[in-house]
Amino acid sequence: MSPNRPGRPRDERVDAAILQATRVLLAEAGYAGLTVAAVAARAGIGKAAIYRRYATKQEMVFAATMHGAQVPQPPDTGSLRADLRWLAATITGMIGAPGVGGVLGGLLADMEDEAVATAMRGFAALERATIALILDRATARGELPAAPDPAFVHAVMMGAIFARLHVFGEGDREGFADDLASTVAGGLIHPAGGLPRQGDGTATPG
Amino acid sequence: MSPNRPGRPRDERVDAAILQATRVLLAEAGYAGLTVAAVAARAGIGKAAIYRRYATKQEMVFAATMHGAQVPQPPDTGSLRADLRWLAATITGMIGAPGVGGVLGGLLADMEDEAVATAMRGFAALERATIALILDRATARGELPAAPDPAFVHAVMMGAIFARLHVFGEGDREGFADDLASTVAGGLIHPAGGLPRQGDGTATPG
Amino acid sequence: MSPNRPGRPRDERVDAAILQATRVLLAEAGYAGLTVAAVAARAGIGKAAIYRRYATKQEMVFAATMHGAQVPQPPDTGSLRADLRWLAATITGMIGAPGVGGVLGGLLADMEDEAVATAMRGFAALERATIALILDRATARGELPAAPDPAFVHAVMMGAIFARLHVFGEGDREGFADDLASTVAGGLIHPAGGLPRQGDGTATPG
Amino acid sequence: MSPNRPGRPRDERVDAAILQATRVLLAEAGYAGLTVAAVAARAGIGKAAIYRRYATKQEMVFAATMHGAQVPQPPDTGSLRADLRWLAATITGMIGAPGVGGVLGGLLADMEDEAVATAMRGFAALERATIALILDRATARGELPAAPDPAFVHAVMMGAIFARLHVFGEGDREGFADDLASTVAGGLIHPAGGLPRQGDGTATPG
DNA sequence: TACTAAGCGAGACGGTACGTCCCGTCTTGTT
DNA sequence: AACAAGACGGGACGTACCGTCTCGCTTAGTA
Repeated sequence: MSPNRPGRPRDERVDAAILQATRVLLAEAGYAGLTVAAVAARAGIGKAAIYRRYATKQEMVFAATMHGAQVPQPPDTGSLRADLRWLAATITGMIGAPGVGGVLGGLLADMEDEAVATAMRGFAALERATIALILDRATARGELPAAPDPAFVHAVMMGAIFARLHVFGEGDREGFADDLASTVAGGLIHPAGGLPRQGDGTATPG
Repeated sequence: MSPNRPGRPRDERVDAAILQATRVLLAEAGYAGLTVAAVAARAGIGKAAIYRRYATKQEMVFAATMHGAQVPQPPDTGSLRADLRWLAATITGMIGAPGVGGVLGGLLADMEDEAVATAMRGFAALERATIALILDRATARGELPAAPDPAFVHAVMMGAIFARLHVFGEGDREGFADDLASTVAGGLIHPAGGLPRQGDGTATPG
Repeated sequence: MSPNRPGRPRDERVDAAILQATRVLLAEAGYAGLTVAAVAARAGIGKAAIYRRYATKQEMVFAATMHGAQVPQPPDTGSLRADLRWLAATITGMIGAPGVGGVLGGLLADMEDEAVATAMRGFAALERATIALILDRATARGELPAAPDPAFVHAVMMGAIFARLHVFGEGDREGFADDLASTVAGGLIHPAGGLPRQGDGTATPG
Repeated sequence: MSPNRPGRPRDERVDAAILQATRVLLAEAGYAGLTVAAVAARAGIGKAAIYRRYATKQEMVFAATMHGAQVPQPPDTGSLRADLRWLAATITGMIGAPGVGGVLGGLLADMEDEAVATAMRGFAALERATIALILDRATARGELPAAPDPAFVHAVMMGAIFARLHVFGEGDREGFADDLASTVAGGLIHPAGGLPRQGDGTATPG
């Protein structure tokens, strides 16, 4: 931690080699087929160098796949629907790669590890900030009477994409992102029977 | 398979004991803590009896948690929103139990096993029939000009619920199902910018 | 047991098929590679038909390899040495086949099974009667002052042959039987330092 | 192998613990009742530590019971008969313990494993050197005209003892070693009908 | 220049689960 | 009641992986 602590400093090439080897092997063998020993061998390092950095295999995988995956700033397209369209494409780009389903699944299975769960939540918060920005813009623009809960929109957008790609194993059908953006935007603007807004319980007339 | 094949027939009580013990131990120890040997011990049977039925631990878990989980008939509530509200509650009831996230995640991680993937898809088809019924009713009722793709609605509904509960680890917030039903129903009825219908590429005016 | 007991009588072809299949598979796979299921399959019968006849796999193997192996009458060659030479050749013929070492070893390893041990002893008694006959003849002939303990001679003759062939894995060297017969006969006739006779403790002067 | 190969070196205490635990459990449960898992548990180590050293259970047992069992130097008693008497007692001490029959039998049954067979032969060579020494002394002493084949004497001595104790299951009768030494010594000195010497085919007159 | 502290590759360690195999018994329907 | 077929409870096998722990060596900063 401290920059000048005694002893030999960590070798940054080792850090990079671990993450790189993890990604390569995830692509080759999938999450279930990934072993720490194989990562070490592929990276040309010892297992101890991995465990000095990550407490568990899951943390290593998380670091290699999620960590630092930053959400880009959304372009202000001028409409909620187009903004959500961009968001859908962005999320698809992040979690759409084959193998990601297995990785996320594996992390999910081990999410009883509180460490992994916390990291996952931290990553979610990043995406939410972006979503909040999109929703605030739409509200300012007058498309929405009040900003809905970003967590709700996040769950719908990301969940739908994840389910289609990785749960049902269906490819990225042309137009899915369009449909999703149109439906969610439409539903937020015209909720059937009223959609309670964040922080208030009143219904919004359709 | 055939009713009168030679030899001692499978003992149905063994089938039941395996599934029951699997469910109990999943609840007790979670997916990661589940052991085939423990299932056998709890069921009072031998490991061979399990492996005679399921090739891997994953298939056993799938059978115990997914297989035969039949989707009930949707009540005709008279409105798409209320039907989707019922659907959201039903899905939540099916996948909302704590631990299911780990199970689904574990299955996902092993979904490179084509067997598990196929079984998953088969299960999805069941839910889709129910969704198609709901959408057809809404169309007949005049709420929707044409029935949307059930697979799309399925992905949105199930994905949103799964993401909220198991990816983000947020509890079943009061009103989440309401919001989801309102938003999706509203979005299907009034898609922003037009929503292509199944089998045609034309946009429907909002 | 009783000739006219009720029910279907045992099928003698099954008895033969079991023993035959056991011998074939012993030759093919050795004792360690022998399984009851394989014997049943090869014999075209069910496992139960085997266990109806033999309580354990060991008993089956014993029956297939040892049982009924009757020791032929020794020709009266006129000299102890020649009689023992014949005995050595006979024993070699009985236990010399490749694979017999493994069978005997396996039986030995399971000889804590009292049943197998008893059967083994019963078989030994047969050989001993033959040896006793040879020794009695030599005594009557005047070659020996008194008949030595047949068990002793049995152990020496059979043990030497077994050790050479199966413990040390040396082939049936030409002349080994000659040497053995000459040495044992010579030693019985001229024991160094005196050899106590059966039933008396006195030494016989050389 | 090489003294300075990389990595953590084998722990010699683990080697010792394995062999010790194997011997203890062989005495307690016999060869058939011996389990690798039980050895590991008793030794307080993991199964992998055993399989890192021995490819199979049989190799482990061999190492624990045979390997390094060194034959002591024979005292020069002054007579072949007394030397063989000492040899008989020594062999009895080595293979006479109850349970050794099962062990040797089990090893024999698995001797199709070439590894075990080779190891067995290596062990035999040790004993033979001792026997060769005894026979050479007797030859030098003038008791024998020429040294017989040590392998022959080895087979007779060891085979007789093994057969008596473990094949026929007879205890170590008082005097058996005496009889054996007297007979073999007498037979070597006065072979009936001539005993071909090592390397020549001529008969020695009695 | 030496000393100290930590990092490094390599791989052994205790532990645990896997999926396979076999034993000896039991349960079908058939002969 | 014996038969062929094969499922059953039980349990050992040998493999694989996890996360920890030594080895001997290297690489900095400190004295």
